[in-house]
This record gives sequence, structure tokens and C-alpha cells, in this order.
Amino acid sequence: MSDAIVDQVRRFNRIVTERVGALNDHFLGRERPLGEARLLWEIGLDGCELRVLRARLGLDSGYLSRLLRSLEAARLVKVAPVDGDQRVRVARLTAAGRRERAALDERSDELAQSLLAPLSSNQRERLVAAMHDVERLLSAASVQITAVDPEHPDAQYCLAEYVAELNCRSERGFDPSVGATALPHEVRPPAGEFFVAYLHGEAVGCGAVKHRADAPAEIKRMWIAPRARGLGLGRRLMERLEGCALAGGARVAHLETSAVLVEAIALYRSTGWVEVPAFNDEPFADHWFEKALT
Amino acid sequence: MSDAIVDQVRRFNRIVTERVGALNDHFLGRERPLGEARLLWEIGLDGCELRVLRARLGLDSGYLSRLLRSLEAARLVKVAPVDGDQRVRVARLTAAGRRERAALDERSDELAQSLLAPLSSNQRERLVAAMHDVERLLSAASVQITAVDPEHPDAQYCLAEYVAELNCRSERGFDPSVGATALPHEVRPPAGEFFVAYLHGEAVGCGAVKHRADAPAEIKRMWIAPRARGLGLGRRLMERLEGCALAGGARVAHLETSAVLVEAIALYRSTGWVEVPAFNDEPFADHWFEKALT
DNA sequence: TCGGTTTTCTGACTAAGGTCAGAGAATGTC
DNA sequence: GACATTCTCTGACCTTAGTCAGAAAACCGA
Repeated sequence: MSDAIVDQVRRFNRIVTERVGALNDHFLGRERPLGEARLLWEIGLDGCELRVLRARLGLDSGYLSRLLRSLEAARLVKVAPVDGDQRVRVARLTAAGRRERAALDERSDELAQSLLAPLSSNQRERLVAAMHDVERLLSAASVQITAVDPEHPDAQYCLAEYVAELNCRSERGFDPSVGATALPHEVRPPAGEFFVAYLHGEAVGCGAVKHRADAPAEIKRMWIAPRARGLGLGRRLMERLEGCALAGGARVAHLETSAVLVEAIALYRSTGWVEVPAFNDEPFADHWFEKALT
Repeated sequence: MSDAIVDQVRRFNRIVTERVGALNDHFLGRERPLGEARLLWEIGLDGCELRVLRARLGLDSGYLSRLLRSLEAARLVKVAPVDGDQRVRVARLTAAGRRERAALDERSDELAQSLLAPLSSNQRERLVAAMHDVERLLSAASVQITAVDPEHPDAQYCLAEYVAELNCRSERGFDPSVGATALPHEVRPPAGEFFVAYLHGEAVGCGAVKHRADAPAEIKRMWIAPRARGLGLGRRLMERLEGCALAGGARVAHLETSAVLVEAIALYRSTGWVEVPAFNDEPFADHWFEKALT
């Protein structure tokens, strides 16, 4: 990677994150410790389970407990056990807590305004566009693709979204149990593999490979969450799936798709897949593709 | 300011500065406290006076002293008095300190690489371009224009650079003591005012106003440091100078300029100044401008 | 030479942020 | 019903980061 590129990223890291980050902390942490302010914000208006907070903020359980005691003492938060599992507890904001959170929100707005104020409207537009790009691309860069068991809740979530989307976009609907299936045992090692893409710990995409002895491997259930589209994630996921198929011994891969998935079809065409005559009788498919793996 | 714009800035602040900032700190602070790491980096290969370090990093003098003792104990830094003024001391890196600093540098590179690695080269280019824009525009936004005494060192520095640039760009040279002058007493209240633009505490531009009773005010000595050009700073500075002239009672402002300052001339034309016949006999001027103030 | 200023250092102190080990209650699994 | 696991809490402890007041030395201007 060229030095100029790395230098720009380093300069950005130093100047922007340190300066704006420090400003941010200063604005938010004015009345109470930053940790508490962040926690208050993260609990949100609907409350949040402690274990989720712990995961999202990366806190030690003891530390989180202490922060919550402090917020409880200030009557900003109430912690209560959750129905169904008495071990799990949820933190909820009190009325005062919601007011405090609104004040944090307002300070965050003030900070944003103060950053923008000295700029001309033309410059503001450019800044916002550039911020949007940076945010999207850094998000894209932080996506991680992991092999996961097809019955893992994250995998199941993605599959449900995949089916729901097909049902919603296609007039004839979609039934995953009919035709060329991808049952858990078919996409779990050694028969195949299931991958989930995570963005900040959240599942935002999936895809599966079915290995087939002496026959083309099959790519199945490829899906990207709407909010994660446009990040080049489909391409990365596909690379991973093809790599998996190749590692499983395949020289050629197959996939079939519905005509309503126009973005997916465009992706396939642009990454070396060629349309071929139907190689199976999947009732919900309109296009069949093939690719030689290298 | 529209909500969408403020929201984007807030999202950027939260996601980018917190996430990348935390990563940054984590990478840099792996082996030693962050404060020490930053200090080590800031001392630089050529050493640095303590008072400068204190100002640049915004540290308490007691705290800085302690940090330096700790770095000295680790044999990474030597602090010695400076020739000429025995009160002032400079911190210099030892050989081990330079190695340590190089290691920090390397980690910073690694971080940049790891951010970029998952992206396609097309995405990388877009990211770097967007980072560059964000950095420039946030820099622009953080510039502060302050009224300063014309004999203040920062004012003198800007004036010297201004003269040097004119001397360098113009064949006939430039002598500020000839013709339409801007002597300290002429641009100091109540006769006039001198402004300096600061970027991160550094003087990056200047401009002066000479009030004249019942006559057009004069704009003088307008200069922007080369590295701060393209930030829309000229326009902001000019707004400030015009405001000052207006507040001083003028309804019209005058300025004259050399033909070699093509960017400046473009700025004048685009901000409502109109070229008029010579209104003085400044020997180094080629163009004379006038603007009605509102 | 004297008083004021600049620069650094030291000691005493504080808050924030965080880690670790273990306890205790609820729940799931065999 | 025994046992392992999950989730939260408590107490003890630590480092980092930072503040404040004052002392000591060097310097500057009159």
C-alpha cells in the first residue's frame, strides 16, 4: 500500500479522532463522568439488558454494575429483573434519566453546530458528504465474515430476513423447504459451510456453500442487510464463499437466483459468473450461473 | 442548520472518532501509558523545549515534569538546559527513545493498514479522498481569527512571511516601509486593527484595517500561509476585516494589491470588490479595489 | 541590586477508569 | 436431583490522568 495513502490515514487518525474525539468527550462529560454519560446514552429510551450493554460498550461486569449503582443513586436509572429469566436484568431510564439523556443529546447537537458554524454552506455540504463517505467506508472495512453454525441464532436471523425479503419482493413468494434446499446439515462441515458477516457485532449478511463430490459446489442463501448495502460487502462475501468452495475441492461453482434480486444478479455478472441453462429444477429460480474457481 | 446535516456530523463523531480513536489509543498505548507515548512522539527526533511541549499537548507543568521523569527512568529521554537561558529545558530522545518512537510509528502504520486492508483499491481511494476532505474542512472550521497587537510576535511573523512572499513572487521586490504603509500605530486601536488567524495555535494568516475619518477604510497586509490555502480562510478573514471597517464608521473600503497575488485578486473580485482607478501612489500596487460595506 | 517574571520541579491530593477473584441466585441439562 | 452454566454483584485493588500550591532557580528591566 502506498505511503501517501497510509500517511493520509494516519494524519486523519491523529488530527480528526484526537481533536474531535477530545471535544466530544469534553462536551459529553461535562457534568458527569464520561463512562456514566455514555452508559446513559446507550441504555436508550427503551431500556436495555445489562449483558447487551456490557457487550456493546465492552465493559467489565463489575465496572458496569458500579456505574449503574451510581446512576441509580442519582435516580436516573432503575434496574429490574426481566420476565422469564430472573438472572437477566434490564436498565431503564427514569423520567429524570430521560431528561438527562436529552440534555446529552442537545450537547451533542451543540458540538456538531459549533464544528459547522464557521463554514460556508458550500463547505458544510462538502464536509457532510465526506463524513458520510468516511463513515460508510470505515464501516465497510470493519465488517468481519465468520464461519458460523447454520443453526446459530445469528444465522437463523439472516436466513429469516432472506426469506422475508424474497417473499416480499417476489410475487410468487418463496419457500426455502422446497426445491434446492440448504438445510442445516447440508451447509455445516463437512458437507458445507455457513458464513455470517458482522458489523459492530451485528449480523448484516450471510451466505452458504454446499460441497458436492466430483460436482460443482453450490453457493446458497446469499443475503446482505439493506442497511449494509453499498459497502462492497457482497463482493467480499462472495470471495469468501468461492474460497471455501475451492478449499472443499471444487473447480466450478453453481448458483441459482430469482429474477427479483437484480442487485445480486449484477454482482454475479460483474464478478465473473456466467449465466448457463438451468442445472436444477428449483421452482423459485429464474437465472442459473456458473463460475470456474481459481 | 438542517437536522440531516447535524445528524450526519453526530453520527460521524460517535462512530468514527470513538471507534477509530479507541483503536488508535489501543495501538499506541500498548506498552506504555498513552500520555507517555504521545509525549515521546511529540518530542520528535530533534528534541523540543518543555514549554513548547506543554503548550502543544495542553499539559499541566507538574504533570509534564512527572511524565518526563518516568521516560527518563526508562532511559528513553534526556532533559537538558538550553544554551542562553538556563531556565528553559529541552527534552531529547536517546537512541532507545528513537527506537521506541519508531516502534510507535510502525504501530500507527499497522493501524492504518488494518483499516484499509479489507477494502478494494477503489474503496481505498475513495476513503482517502474523503478523509482528506474531512481533515481539511475540520481544520478550516477550527481556525480562529483574533485581534492582536501588530507588534505581537505572531503578527510580526505573519508580516515577515507576507513581505517574503511578495519579494519572492514579484520581480521588483517589495518594501513595506515605502508607499502606503501599515505601521504598528496605524493598525492598532483606535487608528485601526490587526487580526491574526490561528490554526491549532499557530499563526496562519493576517490582515489589517486602517480607519480613516470621513474617508474609505483601508484593508492592508492580507496574507494566508500557503499550507492554509484552500480552506476558505481568505473569505472569512475578509468578512472580519470588512466588519471591522464598518464598525469603525466606514461606508466604503479600499485596498490595493500587486498583480502577482492572483489568488487574492480572484478572491476580491468574487466577494464584491470592484476594480477602480488608482487612489494612491503605492509603488508596488498594480490593482486598486473598492467595496461598499453593508 | 532589587523586585517581578518565567520556567521547572516537588509533594500532596483527587477522580476516573478499570481489573480480578469470588459469591450467590437463577436457569438449563443430564 | 446433581451439576454445570449464566448473569450479576461485591470487595479489594491498581494505574492513569490530572490538579493545585508552593519552592527554587534563572532571567529581565529599571
